Amino acid sequence: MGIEAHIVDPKFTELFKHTFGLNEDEYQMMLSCFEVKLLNKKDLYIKPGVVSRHKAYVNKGCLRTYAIDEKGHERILFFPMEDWWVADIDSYYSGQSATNYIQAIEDCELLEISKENFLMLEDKIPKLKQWYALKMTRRATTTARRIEELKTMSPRERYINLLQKNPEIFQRIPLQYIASYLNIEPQSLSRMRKQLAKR
Amino acid sequence: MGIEAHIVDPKFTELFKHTFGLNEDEYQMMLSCFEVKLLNKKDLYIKPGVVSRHKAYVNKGCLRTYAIDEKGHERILFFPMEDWWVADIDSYYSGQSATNYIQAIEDCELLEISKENFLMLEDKIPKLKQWYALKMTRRATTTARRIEELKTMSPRERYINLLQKNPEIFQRIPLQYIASYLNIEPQSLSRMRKQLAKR
DNA sequence: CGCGGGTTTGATGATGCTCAAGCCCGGTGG
DNA sequence: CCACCGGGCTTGAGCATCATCAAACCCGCG
Repeated sequence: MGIEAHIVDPKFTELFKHTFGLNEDEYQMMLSCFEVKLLNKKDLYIKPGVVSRHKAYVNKGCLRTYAIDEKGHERILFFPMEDWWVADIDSYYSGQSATNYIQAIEDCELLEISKENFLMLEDKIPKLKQWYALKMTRRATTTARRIEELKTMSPRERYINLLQKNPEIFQRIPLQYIASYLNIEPQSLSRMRKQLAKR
Repeated sequence: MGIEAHIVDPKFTELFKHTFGLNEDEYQMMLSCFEVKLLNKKDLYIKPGVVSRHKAYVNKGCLRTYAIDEKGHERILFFPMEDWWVADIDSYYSGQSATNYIQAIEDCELLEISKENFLMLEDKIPKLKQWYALKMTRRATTTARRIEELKTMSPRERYINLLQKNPEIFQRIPLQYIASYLNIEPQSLSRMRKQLAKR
């Protein structure tokens, strides 16, 4: 079965056909640069040490990017989901050392592309380059703000803040992962939830 | 009595005669630019709103620079002492809004100079300009580090850290002020002290 | 001597971590 | 079909840290 079989989510084709204004031929050319990569829940897409020559567009599903801290504790950095890019290069953008893992939280469909092909595409489709660059700078600023929040806000404030700004993720992401993301113990998060629910 | 009567501390003359290499005539010229300003304990040198056309070299004594936060609480930013410069301009270098007070903690002897005279002196004595600039950049970096510490370290860690890095100030500065500087309640600081003394 | 500011002490409460146990629920094998 | 298992969430008990409100203490100075 061809690649199209998997691309049920309209985002990707939408993106290229409308946002970037490709005609059918160009679209096919572009598609041929990608390869579908399916991940089962808990599969690792990236593990530290292994150098990957690819990045991938998340077409479906949701993952977690995490690192292991000094004490061997997992620290979740973000939750890539539809319309994110995942790659080794995350370590570059996050300023973290290259010891990051990326693991599927749900069954995922990634559209993988080699660095060479991506460069080539960027070259042919200037809008793609801009769009990607914008995505990355946005991610960098959100990450910076998150680090700032971790320093300045109390656990409870961080939880309430996330609840207001990203309520969606509570629908998909297990609490234990959200706890790690907020740097709160799962038990404490559970208690905050209960306590704040009393209104 | 002339200005010399007050300049008992060798630092100031040392500074100009040796570090900046002035001869006697030049030294006298330089001296004539300054005016001694004596402060009694608790006197305010700077209060917010009042625009000052001067800055002052702290020849003797020690002061506190503080601001009032949203809740009307005093927050001490630093403790200018011998060989510091104090001025309105602190607000500029600290990045704080211009709502800072500077108050004498001990009786102080300041050597005050108008902005015009200082510019003139800087012009005549290039080394002075460099020296002053260096002082200010150092202050900026220490302040930045302090802000970072306030965010990342626990109250206890901040206390221990200060104890190691600036033990001198515990000899001159009342505990309540140190507490404010560390953003700790005086009672808590007192208890930490007691507890850590048990070793 | 007594006053007053600075420091200490006491009691209490909030927050969030840790260790431990319990609960709930979906999947699996018998 | 049901009993069991395991993972994820919740709950319980205890503890450390610090803030807050209050009171006591200490000491130099008028």
